[in-house]
Amino acid sequence: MGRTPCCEKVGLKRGRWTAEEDAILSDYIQAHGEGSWRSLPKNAGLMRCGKSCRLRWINYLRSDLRRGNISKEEENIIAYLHASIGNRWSQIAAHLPGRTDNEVKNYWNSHLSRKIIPSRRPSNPPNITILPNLNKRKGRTSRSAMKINKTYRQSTIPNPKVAAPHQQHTTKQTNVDPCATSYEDEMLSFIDILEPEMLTMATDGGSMGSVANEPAASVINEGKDGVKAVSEQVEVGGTSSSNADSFDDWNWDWDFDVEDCVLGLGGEEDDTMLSWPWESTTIDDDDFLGVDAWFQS
DNA sequence: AACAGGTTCAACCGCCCATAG
DNA sequence: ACTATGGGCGGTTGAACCTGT
Repeated sequence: MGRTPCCEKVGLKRGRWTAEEDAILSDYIQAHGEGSWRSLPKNAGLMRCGKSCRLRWINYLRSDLRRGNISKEEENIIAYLHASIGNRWSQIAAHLPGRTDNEVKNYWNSHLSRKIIPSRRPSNPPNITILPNLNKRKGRTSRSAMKINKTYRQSTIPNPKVAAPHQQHTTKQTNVDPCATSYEDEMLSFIDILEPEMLTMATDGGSMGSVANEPAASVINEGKDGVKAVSEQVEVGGTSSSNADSFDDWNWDWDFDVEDCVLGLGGEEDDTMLSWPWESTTIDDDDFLGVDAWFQS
């Protein structure tokens, strides 16, 4: 029944890794590949816990890691995503090639968190709909999920001094308000810079001209095991500020699903959606539109 | 130069879900 | 169906480093 223990933790070395240990670990993984962390220390001849080996490899030794200072662009992405999804460092790091969750977390704690000006936080955060999390996700899901609202209300308002990442990927002039004080403002700004044709594509088959400007109900559904799942749905419809290319004539009814990093129309789960522009998305449905390529163009 | 206080970040801790048994 | 473990996650710690006096 079950498996044998991960490690006995007796007689194992702890603390900083030496260059020699790094070399042993790197050589072993390059020869045998990742995985089987429990047996790795013994096989490689390391007096370390398997977990420690895994951490060392993932956070430091991997060849695809991007060492060095966090760039301004990366910083903006971190700030923006943190404002959206909170302390979900692995997901944030997934948007930053070569960066680890640990690195992102450290950078936030030591640099970015101080830039969030408490006085700029909105007094009335957007209504948030918390739905069951359909995504497979390991880790401390439930505990994290329960912190979502708390996190958002405490510290996740986009830094008004930090431009949204999409601003760095496009030369389009936008009406992004540098002093935006609400989550809705940020999303409206994002909506405003979307290409008209992209919106047209996105709305094919979607609900056009849907009812907007209705107060979004705040709903909290208990997910599996009574744990609040982490999808947030923020209704930002109908009030989009305009620029020359925006859709003043439409009554957009936008839903933003933070969990899936998608922007949706009409409030229906299966309605058309747009991905985060900086997210690599496999388009497997005509109703979905990856836009990262557009921003890179 | 010496010290104190602040900052950074690698590493550890403990929790959680998926899954082997 | 149930238990124990592997792997992954966010939170925390503390040594090393930095900065000001």
